[in-house]
Amino acid sequence: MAQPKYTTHPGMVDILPDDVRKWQYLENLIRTEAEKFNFEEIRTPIMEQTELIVRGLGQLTDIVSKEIFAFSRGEDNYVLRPELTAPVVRAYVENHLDQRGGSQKLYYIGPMFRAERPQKGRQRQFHQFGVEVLGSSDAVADVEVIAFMIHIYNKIGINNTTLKLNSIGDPESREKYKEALKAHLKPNYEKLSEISKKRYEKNPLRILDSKEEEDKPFIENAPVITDYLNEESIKHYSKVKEYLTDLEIPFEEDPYLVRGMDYYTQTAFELISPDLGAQDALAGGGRYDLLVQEIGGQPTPAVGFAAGMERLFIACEELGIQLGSEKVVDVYIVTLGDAARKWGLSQLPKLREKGVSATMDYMGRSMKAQMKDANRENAHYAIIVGENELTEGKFTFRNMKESEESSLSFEEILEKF
RNA sequence: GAGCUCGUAGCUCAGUCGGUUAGAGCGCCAGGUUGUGGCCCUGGAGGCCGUGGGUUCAAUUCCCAUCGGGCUCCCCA
Repeated sequence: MAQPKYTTHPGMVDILPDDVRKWQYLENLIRTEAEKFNFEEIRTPIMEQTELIVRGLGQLTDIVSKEIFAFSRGEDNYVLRPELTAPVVRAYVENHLDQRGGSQKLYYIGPMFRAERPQKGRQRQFHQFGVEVLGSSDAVADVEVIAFMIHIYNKIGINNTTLKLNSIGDPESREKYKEALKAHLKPNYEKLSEISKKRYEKNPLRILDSKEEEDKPFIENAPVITDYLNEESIKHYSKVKEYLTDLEIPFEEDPYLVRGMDYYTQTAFELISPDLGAQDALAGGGRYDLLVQEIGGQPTPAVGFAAGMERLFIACEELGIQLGSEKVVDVYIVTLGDAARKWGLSQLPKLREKGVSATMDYMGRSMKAQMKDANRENAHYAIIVGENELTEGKFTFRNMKESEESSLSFEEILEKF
């Protein structure tokens, strides 16, 4: 097929009406369930200052170093948001949300942008929902965040997921661990993959994430961070595990789970699905106790997660889960002739006033074509109006599904709803 | 940044060992039913066979390049 003159950018897709219904279903579900947890929605701009993202996520992260869409205009630097934790924290600080008292429980839904090579479960514009709890260092917050995340998937019927859990401790613990890890790898430095060699100095923790065959033997018997946690961190981590167990939320400890952003501290987690293929992370998150301060606010502990909506839909497809319902319309007015069209046009508002969805033919087509259209639109009822009906004031009211019709005045038809 | 793979109608896909007007199913439009949809029957519209170049008497078919899609590595949602 010939390529159209104008297309979306790679990795950016149109969401067409048939698909939008499932998006709306998911969005409604998220909002409804978030309200049950007493989370409040926050909406921030699509673009942020580049510096916020660079400082917030970390200069050396993959996202910042190669995946951000950034441009400048005059003096200002703009970046399309690649995630929402840093922007939400920015909004928290900028708008003094701490002054509302207590911990802030926020949720969001919206598009994110990363300049990656598109593939299954990975787009350049994609959508996330997530929550951020700011102001609490208590493990209760970690666990509520995780519980909400799992809750959404369970509501939808995606149950075959694995919650991976780890603690990467506070900076002090992590420094100690980094040194131990480097000491462990040093004798075999030359045997490491090229990527891992690069990470060795900059961010040795990421070597643990490596999928290169040659790295595996050294990763397998590497020291684990949980052995280097200080007392504070150990205490927090065990509380998280204790509460998860209380809630009967199963988890799998993965001492090598390292998340992509620099801002994480303590708890780190990912929700993995076997239905996704290469990109198997449905959602991920953790604690980020230093980010608020890093961005210029008062020291404020926080925890949150982000979930990929497209990936959720992929999992649904694999599992045969249908989200949202068929498109329908209550009434289709079939008109014959100009007078009937004029009449139909003026009755539509009366139906809609009653909360009845209603439409009519816009193309001046034959009755047969209009009936066909009504069928295609899944109209529950057709009101058929021609010259006879207009003079008598009685209209043919047809139940499309039952194929039954009666002759009624328009007032009588309105009574039916 | 690298690798693999695929580009024929709106969609899913046949086909041409190089040779007159390129096919099917679904969808769309119309007729059969001059005021009744879904089922059925009939007909119609809709393709520079992704684009450019090469080889050839002749290319949608073979070769090269390019563009686009999909998948994969890295990493993440």
